[in-house]
Amino acid sequence: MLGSCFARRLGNQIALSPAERAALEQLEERERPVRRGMALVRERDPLGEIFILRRGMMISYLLLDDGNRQILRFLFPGDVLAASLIYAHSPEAVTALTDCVVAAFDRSVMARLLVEQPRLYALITATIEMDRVALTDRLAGLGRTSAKSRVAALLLDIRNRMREFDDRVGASFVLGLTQEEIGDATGLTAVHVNRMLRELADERVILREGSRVTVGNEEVLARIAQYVDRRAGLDFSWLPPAR
Amino acid sequence: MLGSCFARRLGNQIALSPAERAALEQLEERERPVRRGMALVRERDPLGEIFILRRGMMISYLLLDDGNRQILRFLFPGDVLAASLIYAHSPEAVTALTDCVVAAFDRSVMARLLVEQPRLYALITATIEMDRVALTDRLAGLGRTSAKSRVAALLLDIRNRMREFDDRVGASFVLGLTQEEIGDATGLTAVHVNRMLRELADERVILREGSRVTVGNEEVLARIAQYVDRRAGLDFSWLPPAR
DNA sequence: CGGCTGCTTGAATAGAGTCAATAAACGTGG
DNA sequence: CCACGTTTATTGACTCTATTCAAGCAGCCG
Repeated sequence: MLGSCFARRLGNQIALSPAERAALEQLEERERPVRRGMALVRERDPLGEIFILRRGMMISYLLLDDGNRQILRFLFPGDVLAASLIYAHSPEAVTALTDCVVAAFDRSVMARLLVEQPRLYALITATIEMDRVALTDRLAGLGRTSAKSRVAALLLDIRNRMREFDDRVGASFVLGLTQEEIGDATGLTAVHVNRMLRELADERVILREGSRVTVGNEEVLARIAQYVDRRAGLDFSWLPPAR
Repeated sequence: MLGSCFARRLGNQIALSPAERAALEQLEERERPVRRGMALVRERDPLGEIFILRRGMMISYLLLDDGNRQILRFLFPGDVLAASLIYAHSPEAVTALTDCVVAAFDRSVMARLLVEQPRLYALITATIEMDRVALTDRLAGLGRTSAKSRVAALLLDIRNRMREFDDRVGASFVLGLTQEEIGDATGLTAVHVNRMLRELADERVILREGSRVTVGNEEVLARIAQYVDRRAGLDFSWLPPAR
C-alpha cells in the first residue's frame, strides 16, 4: 500500500501542502507486521513510539484487577494509536484482531513536527480529541442506555467506520468480532449480546448470515442506538497556514 | 486570585520559562463569572472560545434522547474545558455546580500559540490526552465494575482532585454533589447511590456527616474502586525546549 | 412557617448475569 | 481433503443486581 493512511483519512477534511504530505509519508515509512491475536502494546509497557495502523483491525482495551476486559476502541486503517504522547508507560493495551501492518515512529519525531510542521502536529493531536469525544459518547451509552441500544450502537459505529476506507461496505458488512468481543466493548456478557442480536434480527432491524450483518432498517437501528454522528462539524479553519 | 491556574496545575510537572508564564497569564486575563446552576455551554452551541476554570466546580455532560444525563467529568480550578479545539459546535454541555469564575480566550489564540509557543500548545493539548485516558478508566468502570465500585471510585477521584488545589482536604472533604449527580456520573439511580453509600458507611470504609465524607479505610476503598492513579508517570521530556 | 429539593428506606419488578448443555464453525495437522 | 479438537454461538432455567414506585423525613431558603 502506498502513501500515508493518515493523510488519506484527513483527505476529506483538509487540503495538505506537498511538504505536509511528504512529512506524513515519512512518518509511515517504518512498517511492522502484527499477526492476528498478537499484542502490539501491553498495559504498562514503556512507550516511546507512536503508531499508525495501515492495514487490518485492532482493539485497544483495559484489563481490570478481576480479569475483566473493557474494549475501548476498535482501530482501523489511518487510526493513530494514541494515548501515548505524554505517558511514560502505556495506559492501555493494543492487540491485533486480524493480521495487521502498523507504521511506527519515535516520539521525538512529534517534537520535530511541533516546530517544523505545526499544522500537522495540530492535526495529529486533533485525532486524540476526536477519540476523546467518541469516548464520551460510549460513556453515555454504557452509563445510560439499554443492552440493545449499546449493541445497536456498536453495529452502526463499526459499519460506518469500515465504510470510510472500504467502498464495498454498504448496508451489508462482515463484522469480524466474536460475541465476547462485542460484550467486552459494550459492557455485556457474550450470552446477552447473543440475545440482543437475536432480538434485532427478529425485529428485522438487522439480518444475519454467518458473520455478515446487513442493516435492514437503518433509521430504526439509529434510533435504537441513540446514534450521534460526529463526523461532520469539524472546524480546522483556525489553524495556521500550511508550510 | 493572581497568576495562571493552568500554570499552577502544571507547576509540579514542568518548569515554565518566563515567556511561557507570561503567555499563560495572558490567556487567563479575560474573566467571566458563572453563577451556580448556570450553563457555560450547551450541547450544539457554536464554539469559538476555550475556557480555563479559575474558581469553583463545574460538570460537563451529555443529554440523551430520552432525557437521561451522563456526567462526563467534574471540573476543578486549572482544568481546561476542552473538547472544543476542532468541533464547530460543542459536543457536550458545561454547567456550574457552584459559583465559578472562568477565563475565556479565542480559538485563534491557540493558532498563535502553536507557532509562537509550541511547547505551551503541546501542554494544553496534552490535557486533552489526560482527559481521554481518564475517560477510558471511567468507561472500564461503567462497563465492567459493580455499583459499589463505581461510587467508591467517584469518591476517591473527587477527593484526590480536590486535594490538588486545596490543602485542607485530607481524608475528609465536602462532596458538593447530590446523589442524583453521583448517579448521573456513575450510571446509577440516585436511590441506588444512596444504598451504596450506606453500605460503604456500614462497613466503615467511609464516614458520613451531612455532605462531609471522611475516608475511613483508604486501602479498602481503593481496592473496592479498583482505583488506578494516573497522575504519576507523565513524560514531557521529549518536548522541544521552552521559548 | 411552608414549600421545595434532596435523602432514606421498603417492596415489587425488570434487566442482565450465571450456569449448563448442545450445536455449529473454525483451524490444524496428518 | 478429512478428522478431530477448540472456539464460538445458541438457548433455557435460574439468580441476582439495580431500577422503579412509593412513602416518609430532613434540611434549607424565601
